[in-house]
Amino acid sequence: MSIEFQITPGSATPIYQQVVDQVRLAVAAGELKTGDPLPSVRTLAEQLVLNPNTVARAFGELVRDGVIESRHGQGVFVATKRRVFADDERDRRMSLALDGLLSEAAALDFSAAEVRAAVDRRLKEVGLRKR
Amino acid sequence: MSIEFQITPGSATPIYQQVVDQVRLAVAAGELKTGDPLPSVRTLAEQLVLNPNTVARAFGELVRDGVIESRHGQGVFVATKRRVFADDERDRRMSLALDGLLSEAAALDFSAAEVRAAVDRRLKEVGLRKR
Amino acid sequence: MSIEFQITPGSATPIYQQVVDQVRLAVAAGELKTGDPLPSVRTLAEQLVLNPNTVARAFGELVRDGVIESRHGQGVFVATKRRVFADDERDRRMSLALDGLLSEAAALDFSAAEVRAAVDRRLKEVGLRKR
Amino acid sequence: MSIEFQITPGSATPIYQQVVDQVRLAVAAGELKTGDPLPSVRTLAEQLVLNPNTVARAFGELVRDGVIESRHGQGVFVATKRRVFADDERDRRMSLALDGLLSEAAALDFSAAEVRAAVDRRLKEVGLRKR
DNA sequence: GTGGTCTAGACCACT
DNA sequence: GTGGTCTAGACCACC
Repeated sequence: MSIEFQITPGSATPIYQQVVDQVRLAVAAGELKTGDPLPSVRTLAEQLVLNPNTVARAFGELVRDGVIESRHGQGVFVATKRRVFADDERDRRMSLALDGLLSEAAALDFSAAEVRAAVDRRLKEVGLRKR
Repeated sequence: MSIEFQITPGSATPIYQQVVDQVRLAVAAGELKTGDPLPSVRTLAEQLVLNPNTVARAFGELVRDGVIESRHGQGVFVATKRRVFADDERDRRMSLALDGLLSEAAALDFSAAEVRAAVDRRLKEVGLRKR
Repeated sequence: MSIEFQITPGSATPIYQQVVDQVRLAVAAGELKTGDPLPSVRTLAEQLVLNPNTVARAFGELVRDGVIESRHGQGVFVATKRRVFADDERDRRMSLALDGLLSEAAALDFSAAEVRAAVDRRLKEVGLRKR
Repeated sequence: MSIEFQITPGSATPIYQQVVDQVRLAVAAGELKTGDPLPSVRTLAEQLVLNPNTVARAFGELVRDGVIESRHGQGVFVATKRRVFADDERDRRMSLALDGLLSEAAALDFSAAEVRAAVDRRLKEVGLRKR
């Protein structure tokens, strides 16, 4: 299946990061499977009205994180899933991401219950790994 | 009405953050109403024996968040809009932040249960608003 | 101590990668220690006659790999060393890098003995971790 | 002499690259000598159960690099060897490639001994030119 | 056509 | 001043 991108310019989350996030979520949700092609850098840039460099940067980070593979002159494809980071680093990164979310939640005046509810709802939608 | 600041130097929360919090709380509690003037950066700095930069930083953050307005040549005032973000804007921003966390979690191969547990643990540590 | 960069433009190794390599080697060799500042993006760009974006990209990759930390508005500093990757990923990356070297060596018609000698010589110069 | 291909599908290294590498290494190791014939694109594709395009792509790259020659109506042969690069150019390129490996090794927290061992092991696997 | 690199120059936010 | 992001447009290599 393909993937529908939704970009919010001028947000606190940089555009390239929004692209990264949406690809990672689509892969996690099974909307994109190993070997599936992604739109080309230029196509996606045109579609989202972005500079190709911005899309290329997003794809570059995904490649470096082992989420996708790029075959020169051919295109970009979803890679086979692997565990990339050591346990310590994994915890550290999760903590950073978590603090980022909670900081934003506090700024938006979310209560703890609202945060839990939002996380639950979105988790059901994207359907991460079961165990 | 005016506002009484209570600053605790050497605390874990940075001083500028204490100022931000107290202004935000005073506005939320109705102690400061729309259009009320705040002390100028210089006078507040003198009053609290703080570096003017510290106060300026606090005010800057409040301006960025739409809590206060600075009117050129006049001073600083509580902003006209109370709820800074309309509900949809609030949801949109939370949604973006949430996807950032979940995409990181997916990349780190966290299960849904692990994410929930991590969120719960951190929520208990940081407190957040009760409801 | 500071660090002397040497850039070879028009090489097969991209310029930003050369910067990345030299920082990582300098850190490994102890020429750069935890907390040491690196030159600013703009300074280094001017010094090496590169576009600031190219330097920023190199620094960005080093940040993502946990080699350096950037403090907004303050500068870039050598991070505390940590083991970032899981064992599998560590082996995989080493294999890739190794095959890259040997492929280049084969293309340059190096014998096995020449490769070993070159590796030994350079290892002594940079002085990796002892054990 | 002929050559036995060993293809690992689903690996991080693309299949065509595996073919390229193995031909290059076989030539470097002397298993394939100047003038030796290679299997045709069609027969090799059948033998390895690959798409002919994949093999053609690999051969194309090898032709461009001057490792093999395709003689119209006859087949594909190991090219007559030539030293492509002057000695200093050779050293300069090798030095850059070497630094790439060692910087990656440093980032992965490999010790000098581990690097030597890894190089040795891989050198034995691939052979390379004897002297 | 594809991805990858680099330059130039702009704007933002933090110190 | 600092780093970070984005756009625009160029050039290269591979297919």
